[in-house]
This record gives sequence, C-alpha cells and structure tokens, in this order.
Amino acid sequence: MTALENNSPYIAQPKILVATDCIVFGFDEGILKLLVFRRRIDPLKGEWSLIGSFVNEEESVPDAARRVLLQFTGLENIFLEELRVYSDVERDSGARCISIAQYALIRINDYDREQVELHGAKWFALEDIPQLVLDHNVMIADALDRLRQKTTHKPIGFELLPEKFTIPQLQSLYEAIHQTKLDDRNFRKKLLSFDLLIKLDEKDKSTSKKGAFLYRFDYGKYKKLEESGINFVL
Amino acid sequence: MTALENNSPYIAQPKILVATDCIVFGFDEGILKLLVFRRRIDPLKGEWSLIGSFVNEEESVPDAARRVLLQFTGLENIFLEELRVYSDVERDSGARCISIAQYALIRINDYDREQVELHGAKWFALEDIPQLVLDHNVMIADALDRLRQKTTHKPIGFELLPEKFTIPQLQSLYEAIHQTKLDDRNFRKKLLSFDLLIKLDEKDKSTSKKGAFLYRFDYGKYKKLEESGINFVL
DNA sequence: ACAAAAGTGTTCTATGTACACCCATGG
DNA sequence: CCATGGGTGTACATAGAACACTTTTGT
Repeated sequence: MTALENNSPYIAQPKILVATDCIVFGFDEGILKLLVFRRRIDPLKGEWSLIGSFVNEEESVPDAARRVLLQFTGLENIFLEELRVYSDVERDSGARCISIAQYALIRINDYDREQVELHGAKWFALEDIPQLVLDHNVMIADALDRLRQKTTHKPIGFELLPEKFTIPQLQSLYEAIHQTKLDDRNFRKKLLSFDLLIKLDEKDKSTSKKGAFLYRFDYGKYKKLEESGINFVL
Repeated sequence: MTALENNSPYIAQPKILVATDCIVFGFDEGILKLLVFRRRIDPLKGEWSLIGSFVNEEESVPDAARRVLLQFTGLENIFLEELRVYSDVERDSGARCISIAQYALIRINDYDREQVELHGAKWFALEDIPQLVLDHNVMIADALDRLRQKTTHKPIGFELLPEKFTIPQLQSLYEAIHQTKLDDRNFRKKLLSFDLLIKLDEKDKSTSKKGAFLYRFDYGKYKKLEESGINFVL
C-alpha cells in the first residue's frame, strides 16, 4: 500500500501508532500456559511483556500478529482471534499507541524451542504469570475470560491439543481452562453425542497401563454442521 | 497527549489512520432500524455510510465513537460496545485506514431529530439498508450477528426500549432481532423468572384497550447478580 | 495380585416446549 | 356487546446432574 498521496482527502487526518499484542495459550501436562518475553525496546526494556509488534502500513492486523507468531514460535496456521482494542490515551508511556490484542492457541509440542529462546520468550503457567508491562496483565485476564466463554460454545479447545488426543486429555484441558473438576462420564457422553470425534485404532499409553484411545476432531463435519446452525455447548 | 518526542524509541514506527464506525441500532414500532448518513468526504462523497470519524491523538476509540454519537444524535450515555477491527490493507480506497467498528443501542424516541437531519442521517429498517461505502455492509451484518448473540446472553435489549416498557413490547423486540415468533407464555415466564423487572402501577394503553403493565429493568440488581455469576439466557 | 487410569449406564431433577382459554376495556 | 390485545397454567419431552463399578495391563 502506498503512503498518503498529496491530494488524498485524508491528508489532514491524525495518524496513530497501532500495535498488536498476542496472548499465546498453550497446554502442557495438564497446565494452561502463556508465552511471554523480555521486552527489547525502551521504555521498560527488559521487563516481561506479551509478544507483539507495531502494525505496518502494508499488512492487516491479523497479518501482523501472524508475523509475530511465526517469528517467536516458528509456527504458521495457528488459531488466532481478535480479543479487543486497547486504546486508552495514557496506556503506553512511550507514546500514544493503540493496541489490538489477539489471542492464539497453539499445540505446545509443535513450537520451535530455538526460536522461542532466541527471542527471550518463556512459557509460564497461568498462576505464575509475572507482572507485565503496560496493560498486558489486563489483556491476559480478558483473554482468559474470552477463552472460557468461547470454549463452551465453540470446539476450539482442540487447537491446544495434538491432532491425536484422548478424551481424558481433552477433559483435563477443559478442567484447566475452567478451573473445575468435571464428571468423566457426563463429559464423555456429551462430547461424543456431537459425533464430531473420529476414534482411531491407536491408544496412548503414556498416562496409564490400560491406555486411552486416540481421537481426531472432524473439522470437515463440524464446518458443515456450523453452517446449518449447530449449537455446540460443553 | 503529546506527539512523539524526538527521542522516543517509537519514532521510527509506522503510524496509521485509525477510524471508528458506529452501527447504531434503534427499535421503532416493531421494526429494527439502523442510522446511516450521506458521507461528506471524498472518495465516495454523497454515498450512504455508517456514521464515524477518525480517531484523534487525544482520545480513546470509545471516546471517538461517543463524540460521533453525540454529534449525530445529541445523545450521551448510550450503550456502546466494540464489534471488531477491520484492517484489510485495501479496505479503503482513500488511504490505508484501519476502522474499529462499534455498535450502539439507542432509545429511538430520545434522539435529537434536528441533529440527525442536520447531518444528513436517516433511519432505515434493517431490510431496507442500501448499499453502503467500503465494507460497511459487512460491518452491519457482523453487528447483527453480535446483537443476536449478545441479546440471548445479556439483558441489553432494554437499551433499545424506553425506560418504562411492556412485556409485549420487549417480546416484539426480541422477535425483530431474532426474526422469529416467540410463544408469549413461555417468553413471559422465562423473563419474569429472573426477577429483574420491576412492575409499575402504570399501564401503557397505546396498543390495546386493556392496556399492558409497564416495567423497569432493575440495573442495580442485575449488576449484583452479574458479579456473582448469573447465567441469563433468553 | 494390585495399583492406576479408562471406560460404561441408570435414575432423578430441572428446564424448555407446546398448547388454549379467560380478562379487561374502548369503541 | 364485541373485537383486540393482555395475561395466565399444565402436561409432556428433553437435557443435565449425580452417582459406582468393571476393565485392562504394567510392574
């Protein structure tokens, strides 16, 4: 995209710094985690911060976020959704800057450990999140609310698990997100009633001697159901 | 807020035009309406458009929206919530410009008719919305989805009605929003079960000889219930 | 043989849904 | 006195919640 032409009718309008900050969720060994890093610019250089970037002239906001996520994790095609805009005039002591927060769900085993370390990033369990710069802790709280809201109405939890997962794994994810203990029988019954999971022949024996069957989420089937107005509630 | 200082670490960063567009809902005589106006700047001057403005350096995004709403309707303290960011690089042919869309719910009898006319604004029934500039028709579709979603989970419908309203009025609002016919008995039963409406001694006789009792929404009670985690579903 | 997690069914309760009649009043 | 919209109650169906035992297998 070009800069403003001299004859643009918008020429007199105030331009503003626009950033995007990513709340990156991961799920590891029953614990919900977030990716944060040491900020590399002043002010507040060296403090913990969400990963983010300024939005460039020639990219959309989601594109900017995807660029950041690729840089920090080496991952593409990950679940990403807008959270909300943070635009208080005083929110950033460096300059007037609007941030569009977005949350991402990643399969925590897939990320590129080198990339993460290279950028000074680190995974924290939800309860161990340190004090972050600016309004980033608020963003996290808001993202968590949204994640809780969203996972009960849309089947996005799968984005945090490997492609092949077991039902107890999925349950433990929901328990971690919602900080509750769920009834195994009811959880399984409800979940399978949607008929959106494909049972595989393999078992995961890493957590028990008996082993738990692995499943895959049927994205194709879900897409169709969604179009015809499914009401998924967990 | 000051402009960037020369020594600001952000000085080299790209600044962008940021606008906000408001999807303004009103409810009149059983019909859901939207406020649009004739755009007054090139390009596309004279075309129908959502009301909106560029965001200034010294105001937050909601502040900008409130400024616009006050200008166009003479109203303050109206329900306003962020919809989402529209940031496609090519979305505005005038210049690269990000828009943060917000939807507002107004009591349609309260607005200042002079202000509205003065600004070339006009109410359209939902089904009569003309072609609007840029991506504004998409914004409306998204806002409508959100309104449908939101009204089933939060008691915000009241924002579209006078402070004193009847239950049949409220029902007709829900029917207009969701484009369905609801059962009167079940609607009333469910609604009153929340115990959030205060029945007044007055009746509204404008729509029937018998007259329907007027109610007020108990905002105070709702606030308390919300904090303790109510689940309002209509 | 036993510990440890996976897997399975039934009963009870609550909530939603369908449905039809009387009420009050102004004209 | 009647037409019009306001207001009420009950029976049925469906979905959610509570709850305990058997299965598998590695050690």
